[in-house]
Amino acid sequence: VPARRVIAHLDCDSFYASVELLRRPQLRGLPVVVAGSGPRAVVTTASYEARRFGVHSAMPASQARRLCPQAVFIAPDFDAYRAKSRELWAIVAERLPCPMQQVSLDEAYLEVTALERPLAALRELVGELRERTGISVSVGVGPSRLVAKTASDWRKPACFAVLSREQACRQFASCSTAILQGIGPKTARRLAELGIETVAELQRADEARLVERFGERAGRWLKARARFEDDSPVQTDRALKSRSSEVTFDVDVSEPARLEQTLRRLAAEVCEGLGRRGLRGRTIAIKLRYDDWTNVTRARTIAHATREPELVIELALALLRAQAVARPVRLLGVRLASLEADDRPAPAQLSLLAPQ
DNA sequence: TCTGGGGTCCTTAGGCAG
DNA sequence: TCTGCTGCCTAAGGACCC
Repeated sequence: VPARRVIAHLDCDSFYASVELLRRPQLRGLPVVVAGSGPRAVVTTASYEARRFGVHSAMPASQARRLCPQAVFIAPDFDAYRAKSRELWAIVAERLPCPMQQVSLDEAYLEVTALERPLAALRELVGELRERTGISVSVGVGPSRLVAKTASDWRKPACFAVLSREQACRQFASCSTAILQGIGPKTARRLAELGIETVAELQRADEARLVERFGERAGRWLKARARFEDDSPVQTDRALKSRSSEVTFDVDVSEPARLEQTLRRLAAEVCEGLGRRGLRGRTIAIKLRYDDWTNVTRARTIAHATREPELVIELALALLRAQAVARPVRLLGVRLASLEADDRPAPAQLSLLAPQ
């Protein structure tokens, strides 16, 4: 690990909405909201015009409609977003010979430490991406993923922000602790209960007090976060850990037959997805969300990895039937984990032969 | 008028083996 | 033989991310 790293975070500006605008240029300048159409849909992405009305992602679509009735609502088309994403990151890989970790369709970290003039190369790359893909990208650069990530979010859209750790500490001192990646609403609220609202307050916080409240590991980690201390590496090849399918019903469901029918479909979808990737799983899990938003998961691990729909359906149904469904069900899901690649030999004999 | 779907990682707890 | 310690695995729940 080099003593000093240079890491860039590239973040596409309102990516899904931007892809839709490329297909429908006549909508440019209008508020655009990408969201499902059902009664329980949420906003996936809002264009910056729509954000001015207070619309943001993860907001119920019904609420977005009230805030901005004149917005153009578009149903998400993930095939299109995946295609555009592949195109864009292929250009990045082609132009910059450096380790890249794609973290979602629209975001990636680049380890640009070894490049000769990283900032110039990144600026050139952003221009080329805009020209060739029509997508605007925000860039943050810093000594860690955390600084780079925070910087890229700082003056979105179309920003290019370079910060040292110390500059980040000063720049975001008065911000809420929730701007730090990894600190979500729950943790921010628990910190606030300790009188810690801002990044600066967390920087100065008594570590013993944090450890007492959050545990050894998390306590130290929170303080390090506020000081923008982060040595996590840019990981280029991360294996898929699980695959799942879930559905929220438009109206809560109580009939067992309907739940079982849905479970069969979800299990088959998961198996198909694993088949496309040449994977099988040993752990079969189901997930239930009741009308009161309590979640229940039940899982079973079997001896040999599978993606046989018949077997997965049978095991998922057994888990569902063993769980007394007491309330109306809002969401049902199926997940396969403990994934193994197809070509991997069965390890049954190995455990007998290997010492220890 | 409430709150999607796809994931990852962490924590806790219990069983089990050395 | 009993007990403690440790490591590993599985299960369940929860926080967080885009």
